[in-house]
Amino acid sequence: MHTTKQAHDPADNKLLASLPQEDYERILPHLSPVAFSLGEVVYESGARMEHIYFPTTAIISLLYMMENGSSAEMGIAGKEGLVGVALFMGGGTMPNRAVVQSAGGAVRMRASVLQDEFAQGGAFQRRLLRYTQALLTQMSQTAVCNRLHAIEQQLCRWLLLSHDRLDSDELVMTQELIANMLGVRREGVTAAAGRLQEQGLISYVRGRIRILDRPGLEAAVCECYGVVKDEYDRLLG
Amino acid sequence: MHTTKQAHDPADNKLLASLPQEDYERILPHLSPVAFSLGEVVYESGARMEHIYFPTTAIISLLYMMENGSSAEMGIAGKEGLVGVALFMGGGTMPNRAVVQSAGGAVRMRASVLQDEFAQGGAFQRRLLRYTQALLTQMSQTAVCNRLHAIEQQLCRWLLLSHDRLDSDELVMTQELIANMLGVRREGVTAAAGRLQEQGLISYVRGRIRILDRPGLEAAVCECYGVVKDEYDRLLG
DNA sequence: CGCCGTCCGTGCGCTACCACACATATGGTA
DNA sequence: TACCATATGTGTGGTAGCGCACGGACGGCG
Repeated sequence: MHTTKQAHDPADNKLLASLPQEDYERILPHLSPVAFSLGEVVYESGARMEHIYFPTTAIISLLYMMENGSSAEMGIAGKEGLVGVALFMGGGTMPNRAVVQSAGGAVRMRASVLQDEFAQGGAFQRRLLRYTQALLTQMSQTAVCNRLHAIEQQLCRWLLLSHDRLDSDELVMTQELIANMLGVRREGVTAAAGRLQEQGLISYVRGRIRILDRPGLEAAVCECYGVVKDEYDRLLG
Repeated sequence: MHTTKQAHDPADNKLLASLPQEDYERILPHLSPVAFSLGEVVYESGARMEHIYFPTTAIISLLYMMENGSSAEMGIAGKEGLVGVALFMGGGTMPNRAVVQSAGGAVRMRASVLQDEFAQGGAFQRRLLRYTQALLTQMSQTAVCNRLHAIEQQLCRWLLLSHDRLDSDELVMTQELIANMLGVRREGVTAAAGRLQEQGLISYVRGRIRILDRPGLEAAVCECYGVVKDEYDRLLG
């Protein structure tokens, strides 16, 4: 991880950008840019965090790692939100790992500064809590989706959630990694992705997936995507 | 739902009981007792809530209802916590339904009073936020468990989570209802419960399940139960 | 006592997904 | 250009859970 000058404007993070001018300007001096590369671990399960991260162009996955080595994604955060809710919720740690799913930038704030700001109880606190509620919905809907829906629908959900957090139509992501996120076999992803490609919804070669027909994907996805999207829009929009 | 005098002491709710004397006494006059019967809906998906509920002996399930009528549980709350995080998290509503899974009592507080108390930022606020983080872990672990574990293990998890929230070894619950909670077929529950009964871990007849060998259940459950339990103990203990 | 609604057990065929094995294709690098 | 690591495609066989159908058993109630 590098702290670099050429990283992005904090206002590229929508949660920060939605703050009233006064709050934004007070917080700004406490934000420092960070560049994340693909696969980097932002925080480890159970580890105390020094910073809260507000992605600008990066996408971060929240993964649970099973004792036997398999894994599953429980949530995803990008420019709409933040990584590190445990810092203001009071627990300090979470029993999962945060991994960079799409390389890019973020800005970060020291834990102690965050906690002081949170304790002020103003607009910033309200944004952080509303975001956490949105995350709660995302995680619970992931639970439902894992129980009731087929891999192909879940892949659509995952592609759309990622696409929402990118400015590009191209995702740099192998089927192997997607399988780890979805908690399924790589072959299962191959099969589902093949069907989506046949239908002309996506195309892919060697770790580069292109979204060709977003409305088509939205027609193929299960209701879970809409529930989560609507709740994010309602709470943060 | 009845508001009744013979319901339980607010201190039977462990979250309230853990408050400093001063806070507890300030809050006490704003709590009124409520009795819940099995199957009662505490709040409906998307509905604005008037009260936050602190169960004393009741157990409440948080369920997502699919468009096609099937359902799955995303979380469970009992005397260790509360129902209605959306009231202080800022969203006001949640896209799920809260249903009484085990009849019993609770105390409730008006939303406006709760919000005033929360804004004070003291011990009560800290307890509410830490509980919400614990709920976050429960929901995310449910997502993982739904993806990766067999019905039998999930049934063990569900039985243990319920048992933790009861003072009795007997659960009043049909296999049909458990199937709705776990998001599986009733026959699947019959098969799994039959195996647990053969092993002498539980016994059941017509909607009454008795926990016979709790250590045995703990040996049969997946790691998800332990992760959630430990996190509740850490955050609320 | 006899009836009936509720709850639980079981069988059958089916599908989705798994585990493992291996073939093929691609793109970077020597 | 040849090579090689990585990414994707495919086949075989096994299993968990599904949908459906029906049988049996318990227990409350007239």
